[in-house]
Amino acid sequence: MDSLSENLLGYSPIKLVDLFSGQQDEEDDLFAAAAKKKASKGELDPSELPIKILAEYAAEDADVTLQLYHKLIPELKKINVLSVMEDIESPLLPVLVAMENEGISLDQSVLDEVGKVLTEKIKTLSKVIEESAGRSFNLNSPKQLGEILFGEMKLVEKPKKTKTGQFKTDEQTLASLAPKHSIVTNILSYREASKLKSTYVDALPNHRAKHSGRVHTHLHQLVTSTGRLASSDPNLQNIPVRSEMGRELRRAFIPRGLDFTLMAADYSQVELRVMASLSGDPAMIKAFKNDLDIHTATAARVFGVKTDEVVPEMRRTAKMVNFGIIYGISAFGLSQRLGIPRGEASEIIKTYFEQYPAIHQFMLQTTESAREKGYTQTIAGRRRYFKDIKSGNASIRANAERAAINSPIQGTAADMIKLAMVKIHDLMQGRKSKMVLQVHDELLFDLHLDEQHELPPLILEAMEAAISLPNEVPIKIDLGFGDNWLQAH
DNA sequence: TCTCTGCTCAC
DNA sequence: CAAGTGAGCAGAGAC
Repeated sequence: MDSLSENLLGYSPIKLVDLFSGQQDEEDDLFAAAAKKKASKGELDPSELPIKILAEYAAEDADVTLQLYHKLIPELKKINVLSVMEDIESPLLPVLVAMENEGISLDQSVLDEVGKVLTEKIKTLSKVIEESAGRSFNLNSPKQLGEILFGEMKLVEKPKKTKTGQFKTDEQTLASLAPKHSIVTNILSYREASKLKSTYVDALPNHRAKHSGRVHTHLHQLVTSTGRLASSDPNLQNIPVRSEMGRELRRAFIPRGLDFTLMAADYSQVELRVMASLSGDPAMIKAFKNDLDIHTATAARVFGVKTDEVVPEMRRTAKMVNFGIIYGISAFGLSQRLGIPRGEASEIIKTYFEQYPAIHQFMLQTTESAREKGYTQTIAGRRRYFKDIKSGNASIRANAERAAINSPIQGTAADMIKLAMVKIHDLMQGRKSKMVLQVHDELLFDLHLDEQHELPPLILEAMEAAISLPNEVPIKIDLGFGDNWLQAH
């Protein structure tokens, strides 16, 4: 089923023609024409929901879009999803339009600087790699690389293959081969530099708008199956931060003027808090109430040691398990990621469920309920349907079950930040500061210096209070300020 | 020009 | 089989 109908409606799509038939006024004609155009270009199934077109149409004309939304409300009332629609998505639309129109400033000199380093690195590595390979080839082609490494150099006896029969050369595979030959490490470095240059350094400047000099991403309200936003052209929700070199790119995102600073406001461990709340697990809730480092607290429980005896390795493992749980863990998956035998991974998961029994219950109940009702829902009532939840194919069914576990967690976090955005947009009316970006659990602001004392506490309060989590699970926000996005963290 | 594949970036 | 949600790049091949 279409992700949009899963999100907002939870029933078979309304047909455009049904919804607007017999209506004659101007907006509808305009709207129908836009929809027809999209349909004729093959961009849209004519039977898809009108809301999807509305969202795309929104960027072009917010006023018309809002009027059309109001016409949809009677339809939505029939299917009892009004709160998500009326309280979250509809008021969020103008907020997103405003954010897109504001955009975010880029410091080209930072991109040039990083680009220079990357170009040099790519040049040097290309040379070294081709020397190791004994011939020249296209380093950007996984196919050619696979033939070199496994067909010609024969680095391993039984190379892994992709589903199309090509040699596998992804990061995980190559990392395991690093001890075999220096070429492998060099290829990984090349890949990193090449990715950073093509996707960010080279692409971002092309997205600067002439009229503003800023970058205006598109924030898609209705494309994900869980209720999150998506960002494109450019995607500003995947700007690097994990690797040292990639992180430097965040210095290119700057305030819009001398009187401004950037402020980042992050929900701390929001998905784990949501899971603690939805499951009602006493131990995990207690950890959050005591403002403990959740991964350290988990490590102490799983490994049966005191908090101050938790070593980094234990915390790292616990962190993997915590995230794994949110994603619908398997012993195999955990063993792969931790590089440990499957039996050990299995033991860790077993202990985890003994320590957090309500979380285990939550997972069982969520999949059971998804089987019975066909859907799961978030705290705000946002639904997602799972057509494969009863599939006879165990693998397909397991996929649906993992998604069913994850959706109310990820989706509730999405409800929360979306509601916060609506409140914040309201309280910022008539002020100089602007909300410029959302990255799932983070909001980024151009904060005017005149407002740097009064505004942050109001934003903090709006984020904390957006949704009160059941079972008294506290919400925590981290604030950061700086002359660029990196510093603001 | 379009679509698919493989890969990698984020939360 | 084997961890949830996205977007974008280059290569490869169809049209």
